[in-house]
Amino acid sequence: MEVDAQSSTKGEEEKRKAIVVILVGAPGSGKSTFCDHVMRVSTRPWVRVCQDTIGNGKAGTKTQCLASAASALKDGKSVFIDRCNLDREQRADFVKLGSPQVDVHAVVLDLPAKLCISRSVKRTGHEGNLQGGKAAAVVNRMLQKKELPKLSEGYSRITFCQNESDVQTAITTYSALGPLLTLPSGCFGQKNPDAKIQLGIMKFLKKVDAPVKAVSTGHSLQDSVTTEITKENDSCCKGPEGIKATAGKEVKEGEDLAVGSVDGTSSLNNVPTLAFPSISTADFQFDLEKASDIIVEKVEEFVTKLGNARFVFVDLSHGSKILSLVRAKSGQKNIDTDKFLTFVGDITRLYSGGRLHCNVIANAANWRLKPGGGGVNAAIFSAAGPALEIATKERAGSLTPGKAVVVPLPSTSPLFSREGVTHVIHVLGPNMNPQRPNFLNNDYIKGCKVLREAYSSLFEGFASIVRSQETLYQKKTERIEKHESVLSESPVDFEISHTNQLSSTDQKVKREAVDESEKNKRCKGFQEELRPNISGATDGKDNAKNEKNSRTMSKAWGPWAQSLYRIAMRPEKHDDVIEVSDDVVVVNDLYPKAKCHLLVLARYEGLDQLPDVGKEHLQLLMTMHEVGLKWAEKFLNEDGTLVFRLGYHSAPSMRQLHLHVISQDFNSKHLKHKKHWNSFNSPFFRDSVDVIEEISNSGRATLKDDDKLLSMELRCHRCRSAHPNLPRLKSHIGNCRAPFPASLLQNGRLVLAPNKDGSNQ
DNA sequence: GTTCTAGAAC
DNA sequence: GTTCTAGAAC
Repeated sequence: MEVDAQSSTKGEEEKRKAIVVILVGAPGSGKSTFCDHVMRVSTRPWVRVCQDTIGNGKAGTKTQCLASAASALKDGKSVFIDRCNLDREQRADFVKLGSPQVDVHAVVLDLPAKLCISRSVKRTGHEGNLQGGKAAAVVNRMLQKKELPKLSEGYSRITFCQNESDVQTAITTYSALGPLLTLPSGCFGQKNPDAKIQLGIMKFLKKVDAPVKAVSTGHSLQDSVTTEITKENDSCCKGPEGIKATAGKEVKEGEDLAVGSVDGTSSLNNVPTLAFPSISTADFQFDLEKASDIIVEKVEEFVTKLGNARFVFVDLSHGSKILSLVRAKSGQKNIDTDKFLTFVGDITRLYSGGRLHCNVIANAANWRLKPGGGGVNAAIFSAAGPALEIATKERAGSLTPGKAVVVPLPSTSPLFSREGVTHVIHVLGPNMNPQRPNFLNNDYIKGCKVLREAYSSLFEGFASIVRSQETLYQKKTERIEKHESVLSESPVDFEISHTNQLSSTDQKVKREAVDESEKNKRCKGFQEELRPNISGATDGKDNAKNEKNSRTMSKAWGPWAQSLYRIAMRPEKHDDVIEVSDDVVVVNDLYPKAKCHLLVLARYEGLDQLPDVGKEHLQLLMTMHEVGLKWAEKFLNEDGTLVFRLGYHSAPSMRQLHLHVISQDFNSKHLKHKKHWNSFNSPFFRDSVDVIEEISNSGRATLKDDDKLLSMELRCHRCRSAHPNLPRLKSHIGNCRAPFPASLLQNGRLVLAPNKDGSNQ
């Protein structure tokens, strides 16, 4: 149908244009089958260049494929390049086969990972299960570095196939392509309206793949960034191994320092932290003794000013003199080791390379605030990508010595997504280097003054970030503390109607509940209301209640869905309750999906699920979060290897708003179904921190309650690898130690032990 | 939410 | 034959 006969006015050669079709797809995606089908019926002369078979039994090479393709084109034949071609670089040489006489197409077999895996497993099945497992690993690894082709790479046509029916269409299209015909140029099939399900999956995969991609490419980046810096700082670290070793050692040191740095109430890995390099001592040749005095002096000053914040002095080189000077002098001054630590490593890889989360990093900038110049400045601009340059330009055009500028880092920056850095503070120190313009000619009186100013500006900038976050936090906690009075003093809060329309009776019910500011009374009221039917298990009363509430509720709850509601209303009747307060009840999940899995239930009548939550419940949400966090931290004290996540199901099965507090091992016999997994590991699961933010901003939580989310393919929550079924996934997650995706590591979505040694990452 | 089970997938 | 999924009933 897309085949057009070329107009007869064109020249003979042009009519006989050959095509190179670069197939793009993982093992098992059906590339060879595609070629076979087309070649079986096509009237066009085709040659299939297959890297698997070109080596006559041995593994073929890319060069062999290129030579074979070129020779076929010479003979006027069209060519299928049958190899994975998943990344741009792999494809580039084949694209170069194009010429005015040769069109280059791509056919992308972008089928679900699960399908590719099961096919490749099948293919090697006769060689035993191990082979199959290996195939799965290979497919997963390849898919993780998948880059979909773009027309800009040099194709005249790209066909995307996202399911079997797309593949069939493409086969038909190419099969019908006779020697004198051409196909229209452009991209086809990327947005196939007939493949909604698949699109849904693709959308999700793209979203969750992003951080994985950042991490994996990060590994290759590491070399270049490291060597770049090594040149400048005559470091002993020569490669990723060096970094790993030194970072590991320092993390160990940091571990000691970090013990007890978390005071019960704060979220564990969430202490605002500034990582900063030594200012002016590298290229600007500031005296190291004097510089270290100033660093320690300024840190001491600001450590006391800033309560809940840490400073990390970072140097790339283990043998760095400035580092040992600072370490020694801060030790002499007895600076709180919880608040100030030194770290050997790459300041652009503190989290990914050293498991140290620093939300703010300082840059030893140049006055133009431009990339380049080597050292920390070059490394940070390079690691942060163009986003930092743009964001910097918006804030300031240049910097004078002694000054600093705070730049919020856009979330598009790899430093943000990979390392969790939210702000970069550029700071310019005094220049003592006679080789550089405007140097201070050994005037250390002025030099020291400017360097002090520089650190003051830097730390002040950091303090402003911390303060802005702290006031937000304090405001929240104050409101929690004043919960009762807030409720009784400002019933207006309760009248803000949210998305669901409340009937006047329901509003009245709510207001009455509020007016009785003594919450015991509030609960008692419910108890009385419930008393007659409690013994009767499932009965008409519950259903009557359902009906009554159905005016405000989007969902009718079956009798089996009432147990949490009952516990919330009458906790004293239930043995499995582990904490009760006026606002919440905490219970162990009856069917835990992980080693630790508990539920924080809201004790509000009519608050059945996330869609019922509005701005008037903000304090309640924060209380639930705090209680959940407290329990997570309690478990973490007992077992530091656990990692917790707190959140809500977009569309829960059980009535009564409940917050899941669940450890990320997912080691449980009760985790049986795909939907169990996906309900905790897809966007269906709404992180408590995000819900609070959304309710606070817009008064409603974003819901992702599409059923497709619960049936989409199974992916490891850490390495994002795909698995064909739940048992396989479970055996994988039992061993997977990959770091969590960056998106989970941000904003305190994951709750970790304070002194992680990386072994449980 | 779970359990049960038919039948698909392996 | 066994494993796994998914839909209905509860």
